[in-house]
Amino acid sequence: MATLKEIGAELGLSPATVSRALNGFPEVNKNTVDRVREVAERLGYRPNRVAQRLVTGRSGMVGLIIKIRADMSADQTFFEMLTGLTAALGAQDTDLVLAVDQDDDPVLPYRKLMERDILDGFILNAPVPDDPRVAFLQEKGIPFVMHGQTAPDVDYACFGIDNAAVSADAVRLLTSLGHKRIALINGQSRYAFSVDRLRGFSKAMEAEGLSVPAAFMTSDAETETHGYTHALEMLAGRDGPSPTAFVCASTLVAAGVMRAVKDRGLSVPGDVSVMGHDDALPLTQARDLEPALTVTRAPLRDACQPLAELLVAHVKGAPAEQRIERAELIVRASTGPAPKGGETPWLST
Amino acid sequence: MATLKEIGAELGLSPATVSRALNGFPEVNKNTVDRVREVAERLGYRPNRVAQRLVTGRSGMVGLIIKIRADMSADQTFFEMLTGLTAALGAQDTDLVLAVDQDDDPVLPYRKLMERDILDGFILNAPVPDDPRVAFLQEKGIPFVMHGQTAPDVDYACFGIDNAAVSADAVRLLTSLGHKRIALINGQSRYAFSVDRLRGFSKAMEAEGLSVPAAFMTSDAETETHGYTHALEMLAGRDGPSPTAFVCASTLVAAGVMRAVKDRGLSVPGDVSVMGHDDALPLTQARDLEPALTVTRAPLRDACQPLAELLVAHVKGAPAEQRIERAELIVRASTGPAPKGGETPWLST
DNA sequence: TCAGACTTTCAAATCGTTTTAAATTCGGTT
DNA sequence: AACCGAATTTAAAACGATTTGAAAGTCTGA
Repeated sequence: MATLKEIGAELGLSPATVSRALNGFPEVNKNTVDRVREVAERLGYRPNRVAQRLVTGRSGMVGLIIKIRADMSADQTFFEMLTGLTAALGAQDTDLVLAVDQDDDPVLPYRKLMERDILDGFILNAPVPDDPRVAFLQEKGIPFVMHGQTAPDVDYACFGIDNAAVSADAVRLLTSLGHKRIALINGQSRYAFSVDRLRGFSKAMEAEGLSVPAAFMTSDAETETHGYTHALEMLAGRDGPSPTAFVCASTLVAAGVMRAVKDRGLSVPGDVSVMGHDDALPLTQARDLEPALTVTRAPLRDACQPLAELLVAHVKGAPAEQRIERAELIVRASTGPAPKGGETPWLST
Repeated sequence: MATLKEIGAELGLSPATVSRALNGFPEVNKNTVDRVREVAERLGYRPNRVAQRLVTGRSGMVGLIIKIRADMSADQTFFEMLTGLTAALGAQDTDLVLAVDQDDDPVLPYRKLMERDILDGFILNAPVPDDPRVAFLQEKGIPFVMHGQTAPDVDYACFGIDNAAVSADAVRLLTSLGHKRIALINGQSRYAFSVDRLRGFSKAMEAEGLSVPAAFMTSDAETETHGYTHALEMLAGRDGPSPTAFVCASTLVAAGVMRAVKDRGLSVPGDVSVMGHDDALPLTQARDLEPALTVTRAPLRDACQPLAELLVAHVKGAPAEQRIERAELIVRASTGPAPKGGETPWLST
């Protein structure tokens, strides 16, 4: 493996100049730069990352700790993020080190990995309100970037979508179609994104002068089955007039809801409108549902690049930056005007 | 972060002596070792791995490339291996770098990762016959360890179980119980382990003077559904007399088979015996099936430690070692004597 | 007492890069 | 001819560990 010294020897230059030439420093003679480039190319030079890391004090590795849940429902999500993150980090000359969280203490794996003293920072996901990991890492001064955020305003690096806006957008679309009774089938309530979605939903409904009984707002793991079960229950009419529209946590949940609607002998969107949020997972395409699903869309994959950039920049000393984007609203065939008889709102409780 | 120099300064020793003392070199005064240890402890010394790596020329990182399949059926397996490997490698001061294979070319991700010049070696899994990855890595002289093996005799480092023996053991148990018509519901035929299991199965049956029509030996992804579907078909009697026993690729497949047996109005093990191979995945416990499943057992988790050891040793210069172990045979409630009418073997084709 | 052997410690080199501070070259002025 | 400043380049230090070769110091036995 060629080194700076060898390239220098070949040209009668010092390693220092070669280093500068290759790193694009302005004070190097243009002619020299070309010659150095040529020789480096010919010798197949690759900088020794270990040596670079020794001198810069950074390790070039960031950690991702995955929590293995009993339900394993997060698999698709996990693989999608893993794929995107390794690619995006690789472009920044950074490697992803994985560890598995098998403990009860959410902070322990982070502590363990830091003790091994090889990581520059972490990528966190699935934030919960008052996330203990944030407190721990901030206290220790360890850089990290969060996918999502624990609260509307935070002071750490994060990237995500505006989850309150996600459900607010959905509500506005549905109310503009005349819907008054809109149900929410949300994700697990322990996660911050669910809290945000619920908040956005409630506020938007309130702004429209509408209210939603508790029975029509549920929280559960984002599976097809849960979508089906909850929707079936809500459409039974036991808790009051049935919803004419559903806002769902994910495409998968929406699929379950649509199945329930059909099993009740109703049609989408004739009798009931259904919306989902689309993370654009390759195996669960919103447009492939029948009818094609109207969604707020924010591909999970799109988050990987910004997450990698934000973290690497932060590790290199840049201030923690928050980037919250707005999910796209894509109207397809699963939403339509409220049906006859859908004009009656639920009574405010 | 404390360094060797700082510890040395504290004690009036040179970094060299401190290094030796901490690394247990014999030529250091016992008294000195104790004092060094004490100070190192007090200052919370951790060796700078990057510096270590620079001087030893090794990076201390090995790669695992995961292939994302459309069926995603390997999830549980993947998480189990990931958990075990990170732990086992961590004990050897080695980190696991993950990459995702999204390409058609099975070799490309290995080449890419080597070009980044940060890895000491690889852990490979899911070997196929004449695995192109093996050819590539051997040609480049890159150390690796294979979980399993591409053929009965290989010259690269590997750890796994004797898969031919797995089905041979199953066959011998079942024939000793009087079974003559034994079906095989195997894993996907493209994998070497399936090839080995089939070979062991065929040989053992042959040794007993029994033959199996092709219709009673299937290969498919290891899911509950596939087990169910294939068993249901085999029990329909369209292809000749039904099997009285099933040898299944996994616990999950066996669960499907048992469901099919029951749906056919038969009982396990009264009418039909069922065996599986148990990787001891936490969510799919063979003993929790009803009836408890007789299995050959080789916990996936147990492979992680040897794999880590073999690879790290190999990276450090040890010769490639092959370790093939025998799976344990655990007889539970799903196997019993062949039923009346089970004495007739299939006709040799 | 002193050579020789053994034990223990140290200075310095090394790994390959980045970076600081200093040196060199060169053309242009005065 | 001497000097200045800009443009390039270099020497050397630094990062923190390991390792080589040598140098102390200690002990043994004659």
